[in-house]
Amino acid sequence: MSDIIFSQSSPDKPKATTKPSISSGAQNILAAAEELFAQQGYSSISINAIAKQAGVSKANVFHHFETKEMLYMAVLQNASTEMSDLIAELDSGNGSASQQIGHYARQHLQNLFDKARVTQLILRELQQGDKDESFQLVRNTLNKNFTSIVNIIKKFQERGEFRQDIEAAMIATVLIGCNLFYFQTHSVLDSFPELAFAKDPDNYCKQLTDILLRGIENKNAEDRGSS
Amino acid sequence: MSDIIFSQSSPDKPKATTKPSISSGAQNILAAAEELFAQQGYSSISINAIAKQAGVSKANVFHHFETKEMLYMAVLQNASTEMSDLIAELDSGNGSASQQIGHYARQHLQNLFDKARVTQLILRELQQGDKDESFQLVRNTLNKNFTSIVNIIKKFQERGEFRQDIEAAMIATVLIGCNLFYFQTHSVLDSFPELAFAKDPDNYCKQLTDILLRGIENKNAEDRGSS
DNA sequence: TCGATCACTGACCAATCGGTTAGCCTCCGT
DNA sequence: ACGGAGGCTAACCGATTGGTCAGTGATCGA
Repeated sequence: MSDIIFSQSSPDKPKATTKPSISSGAQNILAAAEELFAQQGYSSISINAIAKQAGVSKANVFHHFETKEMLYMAVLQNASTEMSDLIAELDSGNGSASQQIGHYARQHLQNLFDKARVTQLILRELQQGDKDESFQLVRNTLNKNFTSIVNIIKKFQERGEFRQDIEAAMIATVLIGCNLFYFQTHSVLDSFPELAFAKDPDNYCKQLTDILLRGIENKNAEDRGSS
Repeated sequence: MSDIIFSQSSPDKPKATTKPSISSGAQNILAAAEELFAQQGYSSISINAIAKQAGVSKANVFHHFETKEMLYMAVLQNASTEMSDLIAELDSGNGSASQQIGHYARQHLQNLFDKARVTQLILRELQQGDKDESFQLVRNTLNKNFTSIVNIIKKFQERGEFRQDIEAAMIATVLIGCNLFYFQTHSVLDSFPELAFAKDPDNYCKQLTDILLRGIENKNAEDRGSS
């Protein structure tokens, strides 16, 4: 119900990224598999379930994909590039450093929710990271995610707008980590009455940016020097 | 290899928490199930695998636990109380507000690594949160986690040491979120050469606390050339 | 128009799944 | 010494799993 808040920012634009090389039959299967794998995980989902969801026979699934695992890898590959494309499109606006970070954080979070299935798939892989090939995919996606934001931060560090005694990568970790954590737990957090921001990603993002930029320490109080 | 860094802080103390009411046979099965479920998830693990790991027959597993799902719930219940106990024991030391937050963050992170299997189980549940009963368990554990740290933060807010225009729950979210994210991705982050802190939780925690307290913005006005 | 290729299907397969049953063995109170 | 209870097992069950195979029908270049 309250999920409507998290829905698409831009409804649907005709994407040119859909590969025409893949038959529509295979596309249906991929889409069904993506949804189910994202919801339930690899081993909870049977080929039968995927076939049913795609409206085809089980044998047809194996006609397009050699094994269940290769289907999963194809889904993951799709998800990975989809996410990478989204990251590449991220812009941080052109306001002040503070505004740009805030803008970036909000856009990043919106991406996670817009592509919830993709995010879930990657999150799932992140959690075990034992498989060789899939690990590389997730690793690359996360790396792009990192590099994208690290570059922005470094720019501001060089300009002297951000502190230089903190690793840019550390700042990126905090931002991405918090956003992913919020994505993955907002439904649970939702059930804690105290957390106003659980239902309101805008509010969450605003406060996160505030903390990130200015810290939680009260600077007005005459603070005895730390350490 | 580098995992040794994350190992137990205090090797092993004779815990009184082990329930003597449960037979050792059932305990073995529980332990095996906990390990396997944490590593691979619910549906990837067969009762056969658990029985083999525990060194008993499959039928014996069903002798102690009615169904696979009830075994899983027992494992989750165990994990939940174990984590709750750990949270209850958390102290934030008795230094300055900054020191206490840093201390708490470090201890919290250490807990996650010390009880890695438990953490993984809870993280897994957090990710789907569809099951009724298990959802409640995870929700409670996370709630305790939150309340524990929120109280500390509120204390400092009332004392005027922390800003009061930020929700305490939001600060707690950042801290817990970052720690969980670090726990769950440090092995992936590890493969990014730039991230020095990926292998060094102490360093990570220090920087996180620094950001959390003081923010990343460069405030030129303040001199107090410390750090 | 032919024949080859293609997407697609129902029927089938061995293996494994969660779960049951009958019975063995050991311990323990009487 | 005995008998019941409980920990434990091998053998078994129907259902489902990932995967195969032979065949059907439509499409399309020659």
